[in-house]
Amino acid sequence: MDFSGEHIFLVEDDQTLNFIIRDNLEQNGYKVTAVDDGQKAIDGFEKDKFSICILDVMLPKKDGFTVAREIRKKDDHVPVIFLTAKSMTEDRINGLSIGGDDYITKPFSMEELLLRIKVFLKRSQKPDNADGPPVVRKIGAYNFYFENLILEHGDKRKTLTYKEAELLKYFCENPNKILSRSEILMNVWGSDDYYLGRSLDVFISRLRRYLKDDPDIKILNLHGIGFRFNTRLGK
Amino acid sequence: MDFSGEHIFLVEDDQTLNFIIRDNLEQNGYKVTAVDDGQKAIDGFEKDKFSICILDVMLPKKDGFTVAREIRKKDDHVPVIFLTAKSMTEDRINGLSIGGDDYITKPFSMEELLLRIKVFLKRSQKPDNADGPPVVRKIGAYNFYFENLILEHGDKRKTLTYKEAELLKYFCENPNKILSRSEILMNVWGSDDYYLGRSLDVFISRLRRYLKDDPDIKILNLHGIGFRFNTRLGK
DNA sequence: AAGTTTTGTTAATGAAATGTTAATCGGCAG
DNA sequence: CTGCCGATTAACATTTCATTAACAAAACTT
Repeated sequence: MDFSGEHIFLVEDDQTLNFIIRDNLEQNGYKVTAVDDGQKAIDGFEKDKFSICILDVMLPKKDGFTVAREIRKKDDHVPVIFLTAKSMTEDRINGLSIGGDDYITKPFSMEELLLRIKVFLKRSQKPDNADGPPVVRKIGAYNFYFENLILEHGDKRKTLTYKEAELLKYFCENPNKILSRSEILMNVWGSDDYYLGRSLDVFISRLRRYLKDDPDIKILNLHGIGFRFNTRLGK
Repeated sequence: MDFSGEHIFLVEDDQTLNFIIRDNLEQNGYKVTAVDDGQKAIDGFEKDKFSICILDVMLPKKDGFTVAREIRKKDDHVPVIFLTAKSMTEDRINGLSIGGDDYITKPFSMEELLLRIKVFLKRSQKPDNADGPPVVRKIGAYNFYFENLILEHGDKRKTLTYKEAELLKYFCENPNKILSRSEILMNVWGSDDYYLGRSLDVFISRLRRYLKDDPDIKILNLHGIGFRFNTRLGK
């Protein structure tokens, strides 16, 4: 797979689940270090460098939050995804999503977790692809430099936010094809709920505004289904 | 993807019925988790991920509505089919159909329930057949791209709604063959009553309009029986 | 032929989805 | 701490679409 260098730290006490997740991650080309309790987690985190951590919240010895705090002491940046039980109260869950961390409720499908991981890793990639020549995507009369977050039309340039650019890139990769809302949300946001859906609408509205100078480019809505990015992409 | 991976959550307190439904669903390749009271339902829903829930309305401990509300708290998306007694007042039943849920009145045939489930699951599948080449159905002079909801004639393109496309697909799958009204309704709508029948007529009328440019295509009515989709389908 | 049921068609309805702009909230740089 | 930025959430407007209604036409019944 594409992220083949990435190293994932997994902390899950349920042996079966631990194995399944680990196996799946490895199938997908990640390097995985897996432990099964909070103390081993804290010790283990010292020994290596990880791109992302997946922590069960319920753990023997030290719970996931404690582990996370320890991890934060050593590394401010590494993203943490908590595995939470569905029964967790909402306010505790809310506490998680602040601080750049995220959570996923059990049970979840492996596909969900993989997408979530992908979205996180993408975010921590270098925003500019440093070395190579800048990649330009031609969208009708526009030039889109994803790495530089620039959308160019004639001599007018607009700097996009990271998420705007992510969404536009996703559309560029799937032109003239119906994308369901949930597909877009899972691939760009990493998860899917009602409010993220409304957020998507806000972004769509903004992209349409940015792209309105070329009448051939259309982000078409298919009611109750999703969107289709109608365009001719230059080579 | 076929339905073999789909996991159904069944909540029914009548032991016999519980068994019958469960058995039938399993015969049809679904994975089933079945419980027999409201409390077990709420607990059980936590532990797994389901594609669809079937809830008896009359349950010991907590009734079906309460269970449904709990389920909604954990998962916005999963479709719920209620099993209701015939004696229920209409307004309570009406309450069900809002919110994307559906109901089926007891007694019902297993066939009915299976169709209903199929229709629901179909809806939640990805609307695009992943990355393969788009499937084109040739209907006389038309090209019909179900996955993209496009009906094409020469250079004229019409974007269909999801249900229009569903119905047209069903006709394409059964060309030159008598289809009873109830057969169509059960397969496309998932249920069959007087008003849905009128709805079908509205859709038929619309499809005829869309297809009127090729005189060889006819949606023929057989009075009191159903319809026949007369056409030559291209390869 | 008159009456009845079924079907065809168009319009009205109402719920849900989407579009849009503004308010909010947290993170972060200064 | 303060002010800015960007994403989310809220609030409200608008659109879409399946259903229902309403009425016309056709097909059967008697």
